[in-house]
Amino acid sequence: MGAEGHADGTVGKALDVLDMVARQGRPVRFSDLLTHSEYPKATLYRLLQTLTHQGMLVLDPDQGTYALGVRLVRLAHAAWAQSSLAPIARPYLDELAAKTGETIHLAQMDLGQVLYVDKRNAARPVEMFAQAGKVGPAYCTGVGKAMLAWATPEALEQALARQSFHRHTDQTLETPEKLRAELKAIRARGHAFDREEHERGIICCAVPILTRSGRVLGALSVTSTTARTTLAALEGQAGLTKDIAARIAAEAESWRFPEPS
Amino acid sequence: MGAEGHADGTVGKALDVLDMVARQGRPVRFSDLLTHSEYPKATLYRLLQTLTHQGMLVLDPDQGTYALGVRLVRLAHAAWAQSSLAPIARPYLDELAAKTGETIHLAQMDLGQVLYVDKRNAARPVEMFAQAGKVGPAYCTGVGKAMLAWATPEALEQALARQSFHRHTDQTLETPEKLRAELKAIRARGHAFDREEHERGIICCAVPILTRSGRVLGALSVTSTTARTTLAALEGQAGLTKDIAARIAAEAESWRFPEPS
DNA sequence: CCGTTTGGTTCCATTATTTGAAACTTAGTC
DNA sequence: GACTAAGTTTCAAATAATGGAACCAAACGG
Repeated sequence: MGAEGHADGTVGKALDVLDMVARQGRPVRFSDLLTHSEYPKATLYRLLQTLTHQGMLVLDPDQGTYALGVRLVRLAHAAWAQSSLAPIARPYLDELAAKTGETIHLAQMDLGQVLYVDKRNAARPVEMFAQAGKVGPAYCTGVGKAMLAWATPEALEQALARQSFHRHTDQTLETPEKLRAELKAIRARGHAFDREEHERGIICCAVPILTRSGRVLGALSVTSTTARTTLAALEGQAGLTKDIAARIAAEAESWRFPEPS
Repeated sequence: MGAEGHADGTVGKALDVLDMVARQGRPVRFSDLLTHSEYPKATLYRLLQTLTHQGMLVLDPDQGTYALGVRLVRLAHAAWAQSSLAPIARPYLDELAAKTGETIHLAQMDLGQVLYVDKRNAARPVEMFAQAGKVGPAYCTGVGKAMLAWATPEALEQALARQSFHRHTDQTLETPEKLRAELKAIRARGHAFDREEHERGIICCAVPILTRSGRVLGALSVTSTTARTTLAALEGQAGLTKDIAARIAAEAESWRFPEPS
C-alpha cells in the first residue's frame, strides 16, 4: 500500500503526509512517520512543520505527537454542506428508509474508494461521523460497483488501478476482468448487487445517482442480511430506489445556482 | 478580510485557496476566485489544478465550478476521531445534558476562532455536521473566553490579533483591553460567563478543559436563555461542569497511548 | 458574419523554493 | 562519560513555482 505514485508537487506531498497521519488513526511521533514514509528526514520534518503551522496538524508538545488539526473539521463542515450529496439527499434518505425499513447508504467516490457520506439505520437516528466519513472498497460493494459501472472510461481505469482485489469472502470478484464483466451486466440491468462479496451475510442492491448528462454523482443502496431477506426481495425495491436516486439527482442539479451574486 | 499575511510556501497558498473555496459556501467558477484572490491567474489556476488532482477540490465539468472534494470529508472523519475531544467526551456530554437539562457545547480553538465540535440539545439527538464544525468568535462566547483565559501568552496574542471585536450586542466586549481584564477575572473565578455578549437573550457558563500540565484542550459550556434562567442559576452548575471537564481531560490524557506498537 | 469581449488554458525563461545528506543538538541509556 | 536514539538545523544543488503574455474557444454584438 502507500504506493502514492505521482504525488505532484509539494502540495501533493504535504497532503500525502496528512493522509499518512490520518491513516495511523492516532497521534504519531515524528519517527513513526519517518519509518512509514518514503521521504527523507529533513523533508518530512519540514512538511510536518508547514502543516502544523497551517493548523492542519496539531503538535502535542507534551508528547511530541502529531494529530490531525481541527482546521480539517472546519473545512469538512463546508465540504459536507457544499459538495456532498448528504444535505440534499437527507429527506429522500429518510423516505427510502421509512418505505423499505432497511439500512440505507449514500456514497460517493473518492479516489477509487467508496466514501459513505450518509446512512440510515432504520432503528436509531444517525450518529453522523460515526457512520459517515467511513471509506470502503469499490470493487466489492454495491455502491462501489454501481458508481464504477457508470464511470467515465478514464475514471474507471484510474479506479481499477487503485483496487486491491482482496478476497474478502468467497463471493468476492478477484480480478479486474471479472469486475469489468460484472459492471457490464450492471449497466444492462440498471442496478448493482452485493452478493456477500464484502462481508459474509450482507447483501445489498445499489443504484447510481446520475445527472441528466449521465455523470455519476454517487450511489444509493438498500442493505440487509441473508438472514432477513433475499436478493430477489431487495431487487423488488430497485424501482423505488431508482426513483429516489433520480429525485436526488434532479435536486442536486437545480441546486447549483444559489444566487447569481 | 482575507489578509492571509504569511502563507508559507506553496502548501500554505494551496490551503489558502482551499479556504477561499470553503468560504464561498457554494461551487465557484475560476474567475470568481480570481477576483477574490491576490494570486495571478496562472498561479491560481495551477493551484486549483493541483488541488483538484489531489481530490481536495472537485471540478464540475458541466458548469466549470470548483467545490470542496470528498477527500476532505474522509480526512475530517479521521480528524474527528483522533484529534477532537468529541469521541472521548460523548458520554460525559450526555451526562451533563441529562443532569442540567440545558444545551451543552463542546468547543476547541482553531486559529483564534471557536470551533464547536459537539453539542447536546436536550431535546433531540445530535445531527453531527449540522451542529458541529460550525465556528464562532472567541472574544464574545463563553467557551471562547474560557479557552483564551488559560491560553499560553503566545497563543493569546495570536488569537487576540485575529479577533474582530464586532459589537454583536451592547454587552459585547469591544476592545482587547476589556477582554484582557475579563480574562483575568475568569482565571480568578475558574469559569467564564457569556452575558448576552454574542446574542441577545443567550447566556452561558463555560469552563476550560485542561490537562494536568495546564494546557487548554477545549471548553465546555452550559447554555440557556434569559427567559428560562439566570446567570446565577447557571453558575450553580459550574461545579458539576468543572467536574465533567476534569473527567474529560483525564480520559483525553490517558487516551494517548493506544498501543506501544 | 466578422470583430470583440469574456473565461479559461498553456508557454517558458526567470526566480524562488524545496531538497536531502550531513552535521548538530538534545535528552536518555548503560 | 561514552553511546544511542530522536529531533532540528545547514547549505549548495536540484527542482518546482512563478506570472506576464500569448493563445484558444465560446458567447456576444453589431
